[in-house]
Amino acid sequence: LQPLEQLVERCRGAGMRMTPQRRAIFRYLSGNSAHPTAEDIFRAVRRRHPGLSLATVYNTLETLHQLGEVGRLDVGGGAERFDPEVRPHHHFNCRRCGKVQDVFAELPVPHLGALPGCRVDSVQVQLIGLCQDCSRRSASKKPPERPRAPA
Amino acid sequence: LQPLEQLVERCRGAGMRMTPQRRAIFRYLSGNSAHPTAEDIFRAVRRRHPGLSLATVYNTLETLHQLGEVGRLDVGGGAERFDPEVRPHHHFNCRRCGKVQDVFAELPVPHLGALPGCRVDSVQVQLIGLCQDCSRRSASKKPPERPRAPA
DNA sequence: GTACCTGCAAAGCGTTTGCTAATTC
DNA sequence: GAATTAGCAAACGCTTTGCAGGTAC
Repeated sequence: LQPLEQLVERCRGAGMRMTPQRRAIFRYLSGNSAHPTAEDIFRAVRRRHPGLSLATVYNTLETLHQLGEVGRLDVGGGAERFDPEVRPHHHFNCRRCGKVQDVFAELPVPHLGALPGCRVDSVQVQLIGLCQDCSRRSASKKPPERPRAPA
Repeated sequence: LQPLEQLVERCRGAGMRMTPQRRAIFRYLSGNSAHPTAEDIFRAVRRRHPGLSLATVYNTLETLHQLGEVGRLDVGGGAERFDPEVRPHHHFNCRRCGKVQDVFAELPVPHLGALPGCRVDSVQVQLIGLCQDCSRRSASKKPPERPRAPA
């Protein structure tokens, strides 16, 4: 996701109108590395825009995705997550608290000899484990901050 | 997934009962590398067991998963997929026809210096591109065999 | 003024659950 | 005979859609 100013320009250039709701969603996403779900965004933005509807959130996210300004991310647990970071990267998913972190480590593209005739466009890597907080907390057995859905 | 005989033994050993429905689901999964959804399994097995219900399919799959006999796989597109292949491997997902293939190529585990304090348990890699059939068919522009859900 | 957009509600899809009757052991 | 399991249906969570009125341009 670009900085707000440039993003607004880009959207206008793409023919879309700048409503307060969209601007608020843009602002919420900007620099947000928590990989929020549509529901997360909805709840947060609604605090300042009480009339906001979830459908608008989905619409806006879909548009931003088509513009290539946000990534969509499915780490299981039901809801899709949205990621303003569009540079190529991977994700670390904590299986205890459900938190998702960006991972910018370089990953060599796999040996493709195993896939004769296929054309590989992209590689998505998901690391699963315990995040810093949770692996530290393991000893004291405190409950998770945001438990991941059971499946 | 183990061969049928051993699997039945294993399940009995784990205290579960061997109903015809379960046996049929086992047989359908055995050696099935198409990564079927619960619905796929349901439709196929119901042909021989007309009374079968979708809930039973989910129950059986959940049990098999807990026994470590099938993997669960979420490549987007809505439905979860089930994979009788439990050896460590990765997946290639065709973005045109939605087909999912197993990839046994060795993939180097990413450099974990970028995640200080985290404990990484497993790595899931998903390759996205065009499968053999679809990249061959690209020229002739035939419709996809099983279009992937739009998101 | 016009096209796009919002909000609402309802539908859609995949999945889970509660209950009763049937079955496996 | 006892406890697990199947089937059914209804509920659930996330997402999409149809249509009204409202709003940015």
